[in-house]
Amino acid sequence: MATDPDPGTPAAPRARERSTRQFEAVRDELARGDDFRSAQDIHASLGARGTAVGLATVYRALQTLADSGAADSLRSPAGQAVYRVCGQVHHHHLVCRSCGRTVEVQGLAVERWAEKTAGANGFSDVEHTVELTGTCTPCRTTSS
Amino acid sequence: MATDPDPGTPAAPRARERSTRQFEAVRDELARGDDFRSAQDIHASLGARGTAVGLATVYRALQTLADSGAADSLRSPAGQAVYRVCGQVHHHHLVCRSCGRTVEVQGLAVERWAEKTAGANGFSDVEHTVELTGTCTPCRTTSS
DNA sequence: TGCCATACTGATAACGATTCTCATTTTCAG
DNA sequence: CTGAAAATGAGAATCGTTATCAGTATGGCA
Repeated sequence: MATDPDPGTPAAPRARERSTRQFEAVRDELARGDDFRSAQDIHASLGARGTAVGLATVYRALQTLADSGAADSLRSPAGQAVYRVCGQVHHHHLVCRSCGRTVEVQGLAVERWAEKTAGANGFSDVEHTVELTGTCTPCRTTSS
Repeated sequence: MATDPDPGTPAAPRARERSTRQFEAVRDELARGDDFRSAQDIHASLGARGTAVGLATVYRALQTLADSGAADSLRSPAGQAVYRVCGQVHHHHLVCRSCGRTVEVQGLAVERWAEKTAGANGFSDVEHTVELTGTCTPCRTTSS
């Protein structure tokens, strides 16, 4: 092997250095709506719009976006990764388990709790992930 | 094709009618811990324990359990479906991003916030997932 | 402006998780 | 005990996602 020339930045393969039509296309398509969309979906929409972009490239672009914080990603109950453009404001998601409708929520309470709890256990530089899942009003009345 | 003889119950294949060693084994294995576990994991544990159960059967049992409300299920960030017996003491995890050390934490504050936030948005039957990631004291002093 | 190293793309193979198929085994009512 | 039907399990089939790798295009530089 004798791998690892390791110039000093061991694990940072995620930094776009050139701008391309394809990457912009994916970014734009994602920004076109504010809902969570799957890679396959984006790929299809792009194709339908005439701006064909390879599926692999869509996956890469989406990952890069999520990685740089420009997009949020999570797993749909069906098991697909879904992405959405993300505002700068830190927030969490409240997702309907039935229709998938998503609401952005914020909570000073959680933020504080996270800080406090972590600190109390000797942890620093805390990040947190919070997912709320429930049934929204329309779905509740419909299905029962 | 002339398909669909349709005897009258088109979509209700989810009702266990006979009890079997395999189903019990899966149920027990899941109950043995109170964490979320993947089907593959359960299958492996079962095998290691000498109580071999087919992978397909594990998947079926887990689905049936989740379906009947005896288990909770969600998708891990890795994209796997994970299951947990319902009715355990609810807690969250504080994980060190460096050494992987995990601390179980509880927080009335989050629980309340989750309830309140969901309710305010018209959601009911709320579940929540919280993950805290940070750097623990030993790791902080070591690496810097 | 033209050249070149190399980042990016895209078709396709590889992969891992989950579901489906179907022959065989097991359960349970009579 | 017997038979019909449920349940199992090994392996094939799916499906979403990632890895490969040769070809293309971008941006720095002469």
